[in-house]
Amino acid sequence: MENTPLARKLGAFVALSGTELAVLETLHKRRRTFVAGRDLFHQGQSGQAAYVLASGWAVSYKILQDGQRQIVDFQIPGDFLGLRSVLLHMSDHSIEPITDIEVTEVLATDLLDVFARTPRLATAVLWAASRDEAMVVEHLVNIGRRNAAERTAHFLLELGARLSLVGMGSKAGFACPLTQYLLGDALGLSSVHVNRVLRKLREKEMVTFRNGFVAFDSHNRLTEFAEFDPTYLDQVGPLLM
Amino acid sequence: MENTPLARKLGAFVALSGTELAVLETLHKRRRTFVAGRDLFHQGQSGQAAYVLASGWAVSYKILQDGQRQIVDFQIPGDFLGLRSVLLHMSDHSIEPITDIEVTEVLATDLLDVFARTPRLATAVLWAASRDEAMVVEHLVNIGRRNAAERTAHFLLELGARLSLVGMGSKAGFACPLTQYLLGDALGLSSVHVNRVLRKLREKEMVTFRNGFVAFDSHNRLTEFAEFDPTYLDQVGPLLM
DNA sequence: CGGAGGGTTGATTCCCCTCAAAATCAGTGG
DNA sequence: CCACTGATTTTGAGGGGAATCAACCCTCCG
Repeated sequence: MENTPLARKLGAFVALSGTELAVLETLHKRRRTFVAGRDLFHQGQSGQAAYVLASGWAVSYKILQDGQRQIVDFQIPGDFLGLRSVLLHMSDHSIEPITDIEVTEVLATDLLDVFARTPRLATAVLWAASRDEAMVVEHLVNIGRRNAAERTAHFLLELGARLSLVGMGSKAGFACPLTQYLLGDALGLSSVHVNRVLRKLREKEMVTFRNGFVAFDSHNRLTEFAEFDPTYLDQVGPLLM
Repeated sequence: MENTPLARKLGAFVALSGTELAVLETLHKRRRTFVAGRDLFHQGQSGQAAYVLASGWAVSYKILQDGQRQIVDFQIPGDFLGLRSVLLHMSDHSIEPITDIEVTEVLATDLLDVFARTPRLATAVLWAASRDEAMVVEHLVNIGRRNAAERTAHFLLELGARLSLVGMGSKAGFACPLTQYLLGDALGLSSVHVNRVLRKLREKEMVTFRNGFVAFDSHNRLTEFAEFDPTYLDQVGPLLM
């Protein structure tokens, strides 16, 4: 099972045959690295290539005219970067590496070629995109209807669950390169308020966010507090045989 | 060009051949109607069929344990209902008709069959899904980073633009069956506050929401006020020839 | 050692929520 | 035709959650 990141990603949705794996191999010609802080691409730009994150963290966001930023999601290893931009031929958001990252590049033209020749892969990508959308929807609910503390708790639990799926976290906690500024822009809060909320959650002994590490002091109580239901993240085995 | 709703929808993304159109014909066996207020399906349910809305309005939403509701989006003629639920074999949201609606049914198994035999249609559906996701992302930005007035203005402009694309609105306005409760649940506001905001926007002579009709008193000033940029909605002709 | 980025805390302000009560309207049935 | 009901809209009063503004701290690093 020592495969490319893309094969691992899509293998979660579709049981891939040998030939399909071979086709996937041809897809990502290049492995690239990007340094933290410099945009991979910027909103308004036309997207020529998508990437699959192999290591490191990235963030996708939109900037308003007055300079405010809303973070749509953070990307962790195994996630697509800029898939929507490639499909719509235009990027409606920006992506920036939070840490130095390694990615494999997937060219738009190659992707469409592969869809035409290997329909099951198109289905797999459609599933991956649907799962991404389910996450954005949950973020919408989170920001629209939960208060700052529940919102923050829910966010940390989601991140922990996602990281656990790729072996980078557990119910005990996970290493986390995010700043409180980034948290604020993701949760629709000011960084000052994020700080206060984190203190409250720490004092209640539910979760501790310090020194680049998130520790779930009581995963159970936190889950209950945030009404966190990870169903929308679950992907139990291939859906298409 | 007198086609089924689904063919019109996907034709916006891919130039469809005669055979592809024929395949699409076989997809929706049944035309169904639903009455206002009764859920099409409910979150947690496993999705067996998706629908394409032929007439009327619907709303997709999630309910929290304490009864609060967050509306994800409203669906107008031409939109998919429950596409994500079918693909992920599980509905993470509910859908309710706002008015009496007519839909065409698309069975999950048929859809996957068609993907296997007609890859270009899979690509078209992927595009449609990506466009839906772009809208949810914009809603996230709207709720996360705009105040109540800008948020409401942005929402009405988006709705107007979408309705214009299907011939149900213009820069002058559109017929709108939404209540202020629905607006509140979509915008993450209380219905009381929505009412106050609408009054302000009316007094500023930017937009008037009354008696089931939205009138853009000054589409230009409202667009500037809300920083509305419809790029994420645009779909100028087929992307794949 | 100076500067930048990030974290922490306090004081004040304000946007929006909650609670409450009328007013309006559509539909229903006597 | 009118009384009755329920849904929706409108307006007021008061309170609270989060933003803003402003310090000060720490650590890291060139």
